[in-house]
Amino acid sequence: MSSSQPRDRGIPEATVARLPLYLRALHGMAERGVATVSSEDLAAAAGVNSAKLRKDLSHLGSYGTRGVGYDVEYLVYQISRELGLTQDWAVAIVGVGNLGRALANYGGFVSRGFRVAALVDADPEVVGDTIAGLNVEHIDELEAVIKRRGVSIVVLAIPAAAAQEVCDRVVAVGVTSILNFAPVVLSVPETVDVRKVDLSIELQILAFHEQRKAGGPLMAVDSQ
Amino acid sequence: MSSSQPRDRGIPEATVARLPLYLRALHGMAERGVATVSSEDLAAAAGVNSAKLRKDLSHLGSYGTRGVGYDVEYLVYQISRELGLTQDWAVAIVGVGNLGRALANYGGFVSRGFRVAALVDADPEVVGDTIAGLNVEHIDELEAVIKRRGVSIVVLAIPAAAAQEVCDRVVAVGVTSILNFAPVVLSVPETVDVRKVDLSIELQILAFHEQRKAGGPLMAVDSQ
DNA sequence: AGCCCTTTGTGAACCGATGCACAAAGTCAG
DNA sequence: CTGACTTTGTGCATCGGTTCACAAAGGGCT
Repeated sequence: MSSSQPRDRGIPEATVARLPLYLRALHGMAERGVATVSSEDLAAAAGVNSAKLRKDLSHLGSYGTRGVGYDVEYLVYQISRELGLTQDWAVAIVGVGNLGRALANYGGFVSRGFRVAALVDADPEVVGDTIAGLNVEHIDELEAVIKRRGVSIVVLAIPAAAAQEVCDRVVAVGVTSILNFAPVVLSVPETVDVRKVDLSIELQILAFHEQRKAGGPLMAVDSQ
Repeated sequence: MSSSQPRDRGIPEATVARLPLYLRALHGMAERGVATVSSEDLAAAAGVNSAKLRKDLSHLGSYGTRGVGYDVEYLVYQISRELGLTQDWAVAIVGVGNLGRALANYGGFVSRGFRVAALVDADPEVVGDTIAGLNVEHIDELEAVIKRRGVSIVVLAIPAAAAQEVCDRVVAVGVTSILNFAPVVLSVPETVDVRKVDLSIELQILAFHEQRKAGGPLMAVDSQ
């Protein structure tokens, strides 16, 4: 391996979004004791086509062996490192309604280098409760908690009306990565990354396609 | 406008994915009594740029007025119709853990033409409970419930290990739209639409970018 | 009615992502 | 050591989506 790989710079966004998928498939294989996997098989397990998978992996470097495939363990490590999962990320969840609880208990985080380091809520009724082994703290303590625990990623699982205000507060104390479940467009400085998950949007997209299948208003004959 | 609009056929997937966003912004405006909105303002409210918004809307038809903008009510109706939200969709949620409960209680569904028509779970402990006004039914009743309630969209909020089996069963009784929260790639006939939401994937993508900002392993100097 | 101003709708250039198809690189058997 | 076989990594064509920039369309003022 030469000293100047084109490795790091400019991994396409579309590729980044798929790496976690590959990682998941690889973890499954590692557990089942698979040592080596071809692009064909891994692609199938991840639900993509093999050319795409190979191109994606080629952006990280040349980690396969022609004629053989990829070493599962090694690839897990490389992808993890690329995604930054070899370090430990402290996550704070703001809002411990049903969604916040679901997230706090979600095993998929811990196993990927994410550590739920704090739970925060505004409701005095739940402040002080223990959820998933963590004490729920009051929203007034938000800034202090983030600093004290070294939180770098904040998850917003709160009502839309409160989201922008909380967002502003966490940005003000230096958080630059936010996962937003509230159905609002957050306005943030461009140095801050916001990813959003809107549960109802996914359903609406399904409804659109379902309507087509069922024969929409004009019952378009679908050639496909 | 002639009798053959290019309206229905071939709305780009990327556009479909944004329509719910516009719809949300428009609902907010309607509530605040705004009668008319320009592409510039609506785009800002939805968090996209105005050229994209205009092109998206142009795929549905010519619903704006030059020099004025779009009538909010009318546009709400047109987008709703296009997405199929003018009809009532019966949704079944399988799995009433924290996530399932969060979904069952989520107000964003009801207000968009979705009706949670059934809750199903395998745990005898929760079967029979009432959640969000609905009786939780046993997974053995899955097929019967789907038929009886006319369910056309199924949400899977169950552990990964159970997902494929439940998926096969709902597909077998004719469901063709599935929203999957389990971290597995479901295999389905190509007539079935599956959308997936993986909470940990979003965090991993954030971690990737966060790592860059913080200065990754090689502290690449980002020109941007 | 005529003119000016605003804003839409869209042609065209651009950009990134996808998929094909194959040469390069490696393994393994004999 | 050689040759057949497998599978990666990638150049290239293609496609879908984004953005620019402007002509066309309408409103409203005088």
